[in-house]
Amino acid sequence: MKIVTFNVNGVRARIDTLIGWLKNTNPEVVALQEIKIQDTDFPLSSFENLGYHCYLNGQKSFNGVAILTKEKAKLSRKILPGNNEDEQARFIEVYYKKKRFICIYLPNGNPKGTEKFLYKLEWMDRLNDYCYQALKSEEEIIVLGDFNVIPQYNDCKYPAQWEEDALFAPEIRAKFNYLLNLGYLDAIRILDDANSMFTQWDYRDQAWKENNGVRIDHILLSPSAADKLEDSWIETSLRDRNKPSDHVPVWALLK
DNA sequence: ATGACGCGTCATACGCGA
Repeated sequence: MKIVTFNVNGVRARIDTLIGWLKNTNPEVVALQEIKIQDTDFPLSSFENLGYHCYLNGQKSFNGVAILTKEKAKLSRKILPGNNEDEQARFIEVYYKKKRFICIYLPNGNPKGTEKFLYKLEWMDRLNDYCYQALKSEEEIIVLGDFNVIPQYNDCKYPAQWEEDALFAPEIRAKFNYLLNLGYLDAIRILDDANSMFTQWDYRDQAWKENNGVRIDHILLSPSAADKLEDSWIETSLRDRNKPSDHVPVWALLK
């Protein structure tokens, strides 16, 4: 089963790229982030014409996540438990072929020392609780999306540039590591622990040209899902297209 | 010197992203 996560930075702005890319690559499960659109305006038919079932948690202007599946899935939730006041569309979960897919768009959190940073901390605590509880089921769980976390020094080109950033803050990385310590496997890092492999390059300052990127889009696998991992890769070439997202797709092949 | 970030919005400046 070929699965992928992709922060598209606006589904309307990326629609032509997305359709061509899906035709070429034919993933079975697609997790999208930052669709930046409300459900009623989502270009549903474009994806249905390719044979996808669409499960949406959209929002006007900002955020918004979706999961597309080749066969029908079961939508299980759109709300990350723990905060009834949270109205940002950053979470969607479906069951598909006995696997549980959790698509997230984790808050950015910048700048540090603000409500945004506190919101990120709180959101990560809720995610960690949720992923801890989920493990007890021994299901095959795939948590994938834009985590807005640079896990290690070699997940960015210039660590010194990120020292004060919410993507690399020690307390943020610690909360990400909590998931790894629970037994979730970083599907990309496990296959290559040495090289820098980035998933996002800023539009500004020639970041792509200079390969000044960060690895912040992740696929985490519960132990039983990790047993099924056959391959993983980052589709860097998409960053070279016309009108690219600032992120690129991250893939995993599961039995 | 060149060209200088992109998306969405009750736009034509601004919030937001990373």
